[in-house]
Amino acid sequence: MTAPGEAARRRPARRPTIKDIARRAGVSESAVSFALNDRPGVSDDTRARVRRVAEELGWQANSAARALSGERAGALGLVLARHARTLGVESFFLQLVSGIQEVLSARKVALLFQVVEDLDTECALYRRWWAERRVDGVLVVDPRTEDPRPELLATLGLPAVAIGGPAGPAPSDQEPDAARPPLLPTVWADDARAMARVLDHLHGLGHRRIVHVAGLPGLAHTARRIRSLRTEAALRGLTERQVRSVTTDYSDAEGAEATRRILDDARPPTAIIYDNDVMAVAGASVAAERGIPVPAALSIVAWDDSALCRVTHPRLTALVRDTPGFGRLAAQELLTVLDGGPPRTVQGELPHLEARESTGPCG
Amino acid sequence: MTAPGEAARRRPARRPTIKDIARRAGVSESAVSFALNDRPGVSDDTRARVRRVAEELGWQANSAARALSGERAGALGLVLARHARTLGVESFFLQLVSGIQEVLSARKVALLFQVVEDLDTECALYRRWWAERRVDGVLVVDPRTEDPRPELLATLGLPAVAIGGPAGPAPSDQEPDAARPPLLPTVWADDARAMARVLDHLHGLGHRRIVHVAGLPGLAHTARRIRSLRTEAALRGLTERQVRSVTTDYSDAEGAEATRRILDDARPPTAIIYDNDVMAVAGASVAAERGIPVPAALSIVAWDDSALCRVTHPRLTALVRDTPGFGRLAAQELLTVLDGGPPRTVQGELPHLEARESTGPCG
DNA sequence: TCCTCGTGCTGAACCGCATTAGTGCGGCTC
DNA sequence: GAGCCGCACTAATGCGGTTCAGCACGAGGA
Repeated sequence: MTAPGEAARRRPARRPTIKDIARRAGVSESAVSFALNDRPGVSDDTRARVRRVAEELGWQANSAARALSGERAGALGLVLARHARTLGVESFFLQLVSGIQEVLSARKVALLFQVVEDLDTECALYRRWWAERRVDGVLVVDPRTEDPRPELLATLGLPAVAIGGPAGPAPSDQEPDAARPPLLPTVWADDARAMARVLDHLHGLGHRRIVHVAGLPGLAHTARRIRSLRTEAALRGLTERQVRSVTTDYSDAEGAEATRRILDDARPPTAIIYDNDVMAVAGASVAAERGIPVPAALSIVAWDDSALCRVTHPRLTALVRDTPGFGRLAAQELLTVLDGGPPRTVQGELPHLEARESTGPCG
Repeated sequence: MTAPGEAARRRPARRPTIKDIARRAGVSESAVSFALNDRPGVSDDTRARVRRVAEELGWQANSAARALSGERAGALGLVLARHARTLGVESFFLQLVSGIQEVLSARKVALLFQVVEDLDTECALYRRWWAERRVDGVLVVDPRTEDPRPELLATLGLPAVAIGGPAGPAPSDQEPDAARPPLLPTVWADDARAMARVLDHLHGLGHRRIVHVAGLPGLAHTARRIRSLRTEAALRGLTERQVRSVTTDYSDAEGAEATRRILDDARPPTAIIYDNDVMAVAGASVAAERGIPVPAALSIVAWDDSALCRVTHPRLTALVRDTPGFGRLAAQELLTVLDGGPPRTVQGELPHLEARESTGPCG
């Protein structure tokens, strides 16, 4: 004698298989397979009947069986290599993931998401996933200037799409697919034009001394933004003494530290551009600490918007990107590649600058 | 004639199978299986030889094949049901996930992580994962007072562990496993004692009028914290007019809005406790807007620490939990259940209060 | 009328592993 | 020396799909 709850735990409902469907529909298992996969070989009548029975039984393909014969795991992978310290303060990744999944879940593709400590572990994970046939492809984030991943993925034959910029050596020119095609199909943002918008804004407000607090030096987009800043500054007649970049690890600690050093300068800048929201908030906090009024004496721009930028006082001017849209685009591209489509390099929507209270005329 | 890169894409390295190992080691496939799975049936000599060959070939079990015969998918699932609005500003989840994965990756178990819009979609996803045999079990977050999930998972026979508190109706007493055992094994935090610590701190500083800006009313831990606040307040001789809770959706917007209403009161409180970091920062920002000095005129406590609390000015006093540790604990429990262990309800480490500049003597 | 062809379906092989039922063999017992 | 047992291993089967070869049958063309 067992309680109903316990019984449920002991003898879970059996999952229906195509065999069950075949029996109930009075056809062979192959016919069922054809019917459910939209392949020719069955009449419309039979197809409809099989579909109905499958519906009734609540059948869903066993992903393992399908993976075993069909060579498709029905899953994609995403690895995030981050130190524990810089984890979780940025809104970027969850947003990205949510965009990715919008596309994937419509196609019943699962996402394996894993956070690891470093790049080596990330590579090891790709190898394991490949050997275990866990995933059909992966989305690669945080492309670097020196990046072992495109090479690795190519030799493994694991389809991949890079997010955020082409991995591999920085191209001499601004178009990533110009001279040397990127090793991985890529979904990227036009950082050059985005930077132009930021500079237009600041330059228009009269700012001439600007510092860019960038992120990790190894990342491809960091290099691209630094390069863009230099180019755009030159176009506006600003020298390298007036406009410069410093790099950090994206953490609030280094963002604050960099800000302190910058403000200690003999001739401190009148505007600072931060490469993420967390550092921008940290920087604003340092300014507040020192009694430097924002934006009267210092303007602040955050690259990437989030609730963070809106809860500080004053609210931060930010470069707004459609991050979920970015994720959708990337997922779409990877699925296209898996379906045999051409590996392409596509550009996400151009970010726009949301001017708030942290930027103002150069006092 | 194809370029080497293209060749690699066309003919990816073949993944070794136990058949390859068997051939090279000169034994049958079954012997290989025995050897690699630590089962009796092969001599130590053969076992070692097989292991060596497997190592050489870089063999890893095909997860699909193993799932198909072994009845184990080798993966767990975690679904996060959140509106896009409240997504990504909290550091809690990425930290939790990173803790979970520490345990899982050591056992070569993958994590399927999915963000969905609402509870119904979450339930549908469990059904699908179950039918597709994608996962061996799931971790359930955000337990609610009225929660359909324990029931659903029980009927599906999908093993699960709840994180953050027992799902299901609130127990009359503070111990969740007292009168009526929770439907799901649970890893939870002792919110009652944590709340006691917060009140100790505030009461000790002389605060008598305190408002608690809680999270979503449907969540089990929200109810628990509200109840705890009442209990602890009563123990200190505070009335319900002096100490009260209001609920929100955890977003910065509602956090700010609630703060405005609270401060508009005829007799506003001298201290506010926020149920997450984002709302605490938003609240601090509202205070700044109104020129209310923190902590001189208003003390602020954040339930859950993050970089956020450290980058504001003043830095926020926060209740610090070991969130990754919580994730590790939950993953461990679920694995134990999967291995046939008893479903238990365990408690995470007690959080401690990190006093910073946002709390001070009641002016 | 015979042959061909296309349609609609079935049977069987296969994917890579786990598992169970043998099998051969050496040693031990009586 | 016959019988038995345990060890180390092999052969066969199945998991739940997909896929391919083949088959029956009716229509259409020569």
